[in-house]
Amino acid sequence: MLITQSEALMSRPSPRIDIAHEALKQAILERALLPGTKLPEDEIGAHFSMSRTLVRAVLAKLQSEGLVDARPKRTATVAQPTLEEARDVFEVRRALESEVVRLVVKRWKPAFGAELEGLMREEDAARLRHEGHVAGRLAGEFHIRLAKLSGNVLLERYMSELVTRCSLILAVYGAPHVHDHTGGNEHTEIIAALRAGDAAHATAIMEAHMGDVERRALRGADPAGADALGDVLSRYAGAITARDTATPLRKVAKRK
Amino acid sequence: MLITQSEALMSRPSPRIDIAHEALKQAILERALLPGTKLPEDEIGAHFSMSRTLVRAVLAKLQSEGLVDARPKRTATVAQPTLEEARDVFEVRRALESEVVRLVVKRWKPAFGAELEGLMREEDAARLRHEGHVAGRLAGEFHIRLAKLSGNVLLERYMSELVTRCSLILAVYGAPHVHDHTGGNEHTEIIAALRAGDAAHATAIMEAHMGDVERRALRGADPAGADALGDVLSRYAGAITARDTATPLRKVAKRK
DNA sequence: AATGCCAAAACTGTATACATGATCGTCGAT
DNA sequence: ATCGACGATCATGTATACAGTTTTGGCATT
Repeated sequence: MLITQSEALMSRPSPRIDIAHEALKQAILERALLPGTKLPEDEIGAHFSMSRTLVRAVLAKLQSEGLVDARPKRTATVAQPTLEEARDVFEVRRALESEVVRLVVKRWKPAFGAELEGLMREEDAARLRHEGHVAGRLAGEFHIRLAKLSGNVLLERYMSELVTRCSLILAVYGAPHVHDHTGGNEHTEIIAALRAGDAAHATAIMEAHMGDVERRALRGADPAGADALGDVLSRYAGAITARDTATPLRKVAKRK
Repeated sequence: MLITQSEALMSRPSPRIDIAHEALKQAILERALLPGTKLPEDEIGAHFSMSRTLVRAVLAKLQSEGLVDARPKRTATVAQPTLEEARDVFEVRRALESEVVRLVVKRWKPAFGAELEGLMREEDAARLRHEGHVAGRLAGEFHIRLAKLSGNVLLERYMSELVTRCSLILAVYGAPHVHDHTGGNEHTEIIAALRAGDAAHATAIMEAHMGDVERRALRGADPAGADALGDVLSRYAGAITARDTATPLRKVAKRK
């Protein structure tokens, strides 16, 4: 249930590559590895006992997902999405979420409702246990599952990537305990709207939800009209903090 | 102008990798390499005088773009998109093209019109010269350029990938000379609609255009209600043709 | 104390080697 | 003549070596 079963079939995934990929992904999304942290191929390889060849493949994949920055001849680092990039991601996501809703309404079956509700309840349970990371992951799962119900495999793949990117943005810009909000789960309304079968209304609900998520994610970051300089400086501050923290991965590395 | 300048900045692109990537991409899209053709790492490496290490990176990239199929322990092949996959691609593309139009209308500047018209005229010129491949490429360029005008870098990236995938679909399912149609360029109407500034109308035009493109691309392929078997068989026919044609790449290889 | 410079250390870029698993043709049995 | 098993060949999976570039830390200079 933790592994993305979709990828297991396609792609060129030696299992070992997937393990490292998933582990790093988790670590980054849970902020165990802060943005800017260096990710040297040797060290990662040592941890997962694989050669640089494989590590390289892992990093390439993470880069294509936007989780790591990698410029030629330079050590890869955990990505630090720009505010602008963040807004771009949400913009695309909003568009595709709408499309998902339209398609799901069109092919709606009662079983869908049960499936989504089950997932939602898991999320709520995790939140009650104050397991923020788990709740966050499940919230993402919900949207990916919804995309799968659209019946469009490519759409599911894209949504999956977008959700991941959003999670990183949330980790970078969001308040520390974003996932611990009390009050009703917003996904309830989405399910209700889907059941109602009114496509226009359902997309409206989804757009509203996306608005909430984005607002929550970018809270604290300058609201709208910030100048480029302030943006740059604040990002550098983050980078320095992360960089000072230590030589890359060391915490994990020398756990002896 | 032939190189996608967007990728030059990001990613992890040793120039040599990009060269091979671009070459293979072109070859596949122009049907110089037919779907199903095997792409052994050794042979490709020999052609571009690079080691399998680099070839592997190239193939991985092509795979992520949907241009090659690569299953573990099996020689990679030129992709043969399913009809279902094809429809998925167009579905996602339609959704994102609409979003692009909305955004471009919102940030419209007169210079945009000139830029798009220039590109369009190049396309027409190529078509008059009966250079189908060039015209096709430029038609794709048009949509990518439009996406760039949206100001959303991620959206541009996605659109770029979707256009590529559509080109492959066109190459596989479309009639041999799809790009040689006479009569007005449909892109004219799009530009006009954008100039008018009416978002709703402009998206409607774009949707219509996408409908046309999809219809043109999937013409000949069973129109709607085909059973899976017929689908499979027709695809096998194509595959066998391609496979018989020769040992992989040979045409390109021994062009002496 | 701050600035620049240089050598050592740290990493990446790429090729190559070796092991293992697929593929294809041939040969024997039915 | 067809079908099925077996081995040679081909191609991939992964590790490792070596070359070249960037980064780092210290030392001399201002």
